[in-house]
Amino acid sequence: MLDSVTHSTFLSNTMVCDPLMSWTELFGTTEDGYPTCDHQTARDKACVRAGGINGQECHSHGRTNLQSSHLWEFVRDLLLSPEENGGILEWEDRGQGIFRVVKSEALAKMWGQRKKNDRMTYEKLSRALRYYYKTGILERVDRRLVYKFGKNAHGWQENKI
DNA sequence: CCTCACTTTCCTGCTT
DNA sequence: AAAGCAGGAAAGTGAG
Repeated sequence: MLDSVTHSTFLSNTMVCDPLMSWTELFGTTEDGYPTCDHQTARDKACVRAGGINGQECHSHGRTNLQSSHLWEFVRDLLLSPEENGGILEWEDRGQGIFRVVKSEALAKMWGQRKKNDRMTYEKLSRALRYYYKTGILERVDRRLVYKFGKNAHGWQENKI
């Protein structure tokens, strides 16, 4: 199985400036029950208006906002903010836009959280990703949990923004 | 209210 | 055997 990967992917903390809720809040106690959705605290944080994140970006890219309405943008933004993705996603080949879903369940939970849908699963999320093959947002990669941005995807390259 | 694009849900079968 | 992958089909949603 050579997990390889994850040198220090133990979500140690990395939550230096969580844009959404904290990791513990997400996984610490919620296996699948999900009493999560508090009322306001967590919700408010998740509702920070896009671009309204008062320049609180951590170091690195000035893009710490996961408010994207579309799945592929959400994935892209997560990929672009390593501080927040806690090792969920990882670039396989940054130059070619190839990335791997390291923690499928976590990704599904995050997406579900974004859409306020606690029934989200990787099975379902991946179905949505598969539809992107038709529109050129993503390209198929013959490897488990590996995807590649297609010609119609934008904003994932370091230089081009 | 309707349409459209995107997403979710469910399913059957196949592959790793 | 469990987890992914493939897509078809159909229902749900939000924007316009």
